[in-house]
Amino acid sequence: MPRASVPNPLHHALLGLVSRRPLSGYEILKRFSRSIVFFWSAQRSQIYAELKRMERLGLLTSRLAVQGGRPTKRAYAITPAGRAVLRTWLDRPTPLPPIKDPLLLRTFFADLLPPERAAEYLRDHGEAHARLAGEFEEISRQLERRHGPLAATDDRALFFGWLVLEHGIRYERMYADWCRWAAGEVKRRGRPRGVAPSPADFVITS
Amino acid sequence: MPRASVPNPLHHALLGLVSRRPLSGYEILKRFSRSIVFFWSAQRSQIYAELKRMERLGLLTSRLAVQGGRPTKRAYAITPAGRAVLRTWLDRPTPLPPIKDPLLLRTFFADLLPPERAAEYLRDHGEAHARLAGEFEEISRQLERRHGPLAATDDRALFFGWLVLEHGIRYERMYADWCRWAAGEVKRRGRPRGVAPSPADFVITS
DNA sequence: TAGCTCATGTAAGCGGTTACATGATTGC
DNA sequence: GCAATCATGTAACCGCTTACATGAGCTA
Repeated sequence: MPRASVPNPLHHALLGLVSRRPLSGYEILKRFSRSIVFFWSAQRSQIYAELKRMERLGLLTSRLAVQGGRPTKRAYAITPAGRAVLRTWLDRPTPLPPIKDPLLLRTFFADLLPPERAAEYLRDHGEAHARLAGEFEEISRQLERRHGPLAATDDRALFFGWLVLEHGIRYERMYADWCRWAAGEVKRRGRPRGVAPSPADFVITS
Repeated sequence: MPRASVPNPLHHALLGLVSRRPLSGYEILKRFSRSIVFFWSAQRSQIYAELKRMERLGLLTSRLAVQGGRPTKRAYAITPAGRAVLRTWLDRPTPLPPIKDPLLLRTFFADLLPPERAAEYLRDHGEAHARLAGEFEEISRQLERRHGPLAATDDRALFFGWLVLEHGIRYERMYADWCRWAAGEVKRRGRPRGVAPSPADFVITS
């Protein structure tokens, strides 16, 4: 059995999914794009490639499952080594996520743009986040209709999924609120007036 | 002059900084790590490497600035081509950021962990975010003390920096609140009881 | 017969991290 | 003398995206 080496973060997501029950790449893909993708983005091609790699590393095993009337699929199952990697990762502290937010970067340099333009894209962006918040809220309502109050559900996976979904709702609401607020501030302030600015020494922190 | 080709996202951050006034790699680094790094993470080595590349691409020019008593530094200035790239980017719509949050991924699979352990790391993580929120609030207070009410400042770069800083405060507060809330829900729910769960078909969305 | 869902991959290349590597000056 | 600050890079590697590539079966 090959040594597990250093697993990459996507490994954890895939191990977690497959640990629940054996899945084909396509089934993983569907589940992934309905839940995990909202907090851990990845492309289809990467998922297929990593599944292969994880099998080489001994984290997964696969067998071809011939189906009547449908294309043959490759079903992956977690190995003891894979389960060990998953457990170890779950038990170790998590680093704060490095943030890469193009809208904030753009806003930081929005002094190079007419204020109306900045206010406009902030408003637009806020609407996109508000829509997302609405979608997440709708999903949450659907789940409650189907499973009852999620805070007390017996399904532990569903319970933790609900916690993460709630994060999504709060995040999107916060972002939408900020966009509206920022657009308002930009509009209120209006066009530059008075003395010339001194951008030379500007930094956020002292 | 070489064609500008497709600029990578870090280019925009560096162009934005250098557009204010010519800066050496080291000066860029300091400014970057005091402001931009909070919403666009990057390593020192990448910054030096990209500056070189951007000069090859014709976005920046540099000259060696000999200083008395200090190491010679290389001062970068933006070129007209660089300014054009920056303007174009500022004027185009921004995509929603792909999210990669290891804590949410971990929480999604926290059903594989004892509930006490999950509650514990959620609490810890919440404290880290609360600390960050506090630091950002302190920076905001310092800026207001030095420059007066930021909503009305004449310095446009400072104004937009303040908007982005406010996003950081709201984000960290939201995250800290969610962690506390989630830790509470996990504790309240306690150890698994009753019927076995059915994780096989679990997905967040229908 | 056209479009959808099911089903699985490869290749090139880039954006980014980690580790390695060096050296001058200032202040305690 | 030692640590901190100032100052600048290179090399290896990997995680990930984008684009390319294929094909079966089901339904309107």
